[in-house]
Amino acid sequence: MALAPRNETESGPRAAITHVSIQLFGKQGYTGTSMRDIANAVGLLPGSLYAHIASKEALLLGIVADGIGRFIAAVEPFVDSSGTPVERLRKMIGAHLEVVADNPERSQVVFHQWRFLGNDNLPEAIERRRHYEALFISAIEAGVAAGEFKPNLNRRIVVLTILGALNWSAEWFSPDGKLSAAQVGELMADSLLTGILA
Amino acid sequence: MALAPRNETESGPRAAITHVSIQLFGKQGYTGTSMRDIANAVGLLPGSLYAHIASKEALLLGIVADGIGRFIAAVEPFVDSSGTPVERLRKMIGAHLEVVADNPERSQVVFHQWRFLGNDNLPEAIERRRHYEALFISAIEAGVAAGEFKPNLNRRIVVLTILGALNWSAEWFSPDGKLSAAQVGELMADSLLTGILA
DNA sequence: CCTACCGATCGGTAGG
DNA sequence: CCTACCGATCGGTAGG
Repeated sequence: MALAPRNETESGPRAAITHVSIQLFGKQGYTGTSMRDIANAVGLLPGSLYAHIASKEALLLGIVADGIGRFIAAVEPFVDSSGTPVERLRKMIGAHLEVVADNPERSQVVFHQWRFLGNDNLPEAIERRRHYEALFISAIEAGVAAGEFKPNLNRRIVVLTILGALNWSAEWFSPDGKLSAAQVGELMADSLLTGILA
Repeated sequence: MALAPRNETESGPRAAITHVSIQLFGKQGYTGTSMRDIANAVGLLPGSLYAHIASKEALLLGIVADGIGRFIAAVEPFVDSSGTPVERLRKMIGAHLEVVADNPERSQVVFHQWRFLGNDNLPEAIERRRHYEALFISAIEAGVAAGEFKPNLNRRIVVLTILGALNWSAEWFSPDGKLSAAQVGELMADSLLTGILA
């Protein structure tokens, strides 16, 4: 029997542990969160956590791997979708921002806590991040080739500029704010694509 | 006698402790760095550190406060300098990136480790960060008022987009790379001001 | 700046 | 999932 697929509404102790760990790792960092913090938040005694998870690092790995997977799953379909390069990049930006906004704390873990993975898991996490960046580089190159983007763009710098702007939103996006993720996505896509000059 | 001004080339045990702490806090995070890590890196026994510093948090406070001060000192002079709003914003972007590139690890501490300051020091750090953002909001408003920037920009989102792109450079900028901080600054300013559309 | 040490907390486990 | 506990490590200190 295959592993059951995980989804957002999964319940049970394992899901509860993951849920509170995302919040705590996101706010306090991995090294700033103790297993006792997690146990208290989920209503267990510290040792009882190990009936559900193998280790603190396995918990981090699950969150990071799943998180990277969400970004890839949301954005990758648009790389080769129909539409012009501009339209496709706009959709990629919007999709990325939706994933960030869906859970800013989880996004913070994906962006900043992967460093604490051990040698067994770090290389794959880095490789998947690199793959993700390559999706955007590919999108930029398609736009340059089509003549829609400036011909002399430094692809790497452009992608890091775009992803930096998008990723920083995990610091400030509020699900209770005036602007929805979609609205913020459009505003940021406008700025990044057309600039701010009149 | 006033406190001696600190500068980059200051020597002595206190400066050595600060220097290695910046590197360790930047790479491993504040909570992921022990006083024993710092002591080993600087060649002292753990307890000996307290002949030079009051506490781990005082060490963090010194790094964060000095770091924010560097950004303000580098950027603030350009807010009301001569030149058009576009020229001024370009200089602010360049100055910010120079500070990041001068010491990416220190910048990471300023961007991400301030959260671990206690209630005595956290409010001022937050206020100084807010003040810094306000410099950029002011610069955007000046450009809109002068008709150089798009009239309907969401100032807050634009500033967060710009600062996000700039701050992310602490993740990837290498002093040994092909591009200097000034070159990266120009490329990013181009992207942010004029966009990527042909 | 070292010697020697403090109480508290860490991630994790055996046995039930 | 609890009881009871392990050795290791934590930030920090008294006394010199």
